[in-house]
Amino acid sequence: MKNLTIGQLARKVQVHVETIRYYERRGLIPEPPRRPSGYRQYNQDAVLCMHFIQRAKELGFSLQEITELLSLRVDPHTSCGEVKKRAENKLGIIQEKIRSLQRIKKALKKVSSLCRGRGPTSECPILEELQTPGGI
Amino acid sequence: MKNLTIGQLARKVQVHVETIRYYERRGLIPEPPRRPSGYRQYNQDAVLCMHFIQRAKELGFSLQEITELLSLRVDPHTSCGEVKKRAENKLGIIQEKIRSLQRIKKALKKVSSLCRGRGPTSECPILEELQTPGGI
DNA sequence: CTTGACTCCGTACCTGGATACAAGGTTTAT
DNA sequence: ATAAACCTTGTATCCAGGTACGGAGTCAAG
Repeated sequence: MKNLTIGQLARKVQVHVETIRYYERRGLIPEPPRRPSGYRQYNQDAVLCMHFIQRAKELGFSLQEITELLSLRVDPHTSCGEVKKRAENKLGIIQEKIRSLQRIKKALKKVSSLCRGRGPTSECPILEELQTPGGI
Repeated sequence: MKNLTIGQLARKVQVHVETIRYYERRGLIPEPPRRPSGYRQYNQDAVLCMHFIQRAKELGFSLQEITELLSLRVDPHTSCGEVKKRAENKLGIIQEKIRSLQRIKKALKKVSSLCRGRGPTSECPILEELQTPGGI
């Protein structure tokens, strides 16, 4: 496998060049070796690392959390159990988000059903409902 | 009903004073009359307006969208149908968000189930799974 | 009549996750 | 050899939705 410039890595994993440099600044990916000119040289590990970040982002982890997951991966003193714990913790958060959105959905359906969709806004039951205090 | 200072209104609707001034700057709430000293004087309409904003925020509307809903409310030329349309549109967006989170949940459950939670991180199947390209 | 709480305004700052740009150096293809 | 494409750094900007701060004026209670 040959080395990659930052632009080649960017195309390979479908992100902007600036994003890779941003991840480096944030400490998500290690500083790669440089060519004499100063150009960054990436290897296949960097590709895996970028995939890791992208997958974890898709799963709802923030860059901060991903940084922590990556440091777990590197540290030989932590165990698999810690990783699993974080995955399950995130699962709980996702489930809570789903429940919250479902409450919103229900409330939106309710306000929407109040209205026949005709008449002036001055008599719109949706708008009236929104004015009343007390939430979802 | 008596007039309220900005601080009294803030306490009544449970937001920070600065938030009210911010909403005024953003045009969500009208500029209230002032006392000779320059202090803002709010009435019950302002309370309703703040409730409206809070409810709509709970339902997933952005401040920009809330601004538009509020202007519909004031404009006598628009009809109820427009309001209903926006509510239904937002409902669709909420449903899409729920579906997306459910996909994430499924993927998280899958990676989590791969792992017994014991052993070193160097062999953690969650971390390995995250490294592989291809998404949710 | 003073003290403390409140309000005014303007501006700067915050989080997260990038994205844009400028001015210059390098590599590669023709 | 020269132009296009690429890379370097640093800094600024964006989005949303606020939050913080400073210096000055105001209000109500004791």
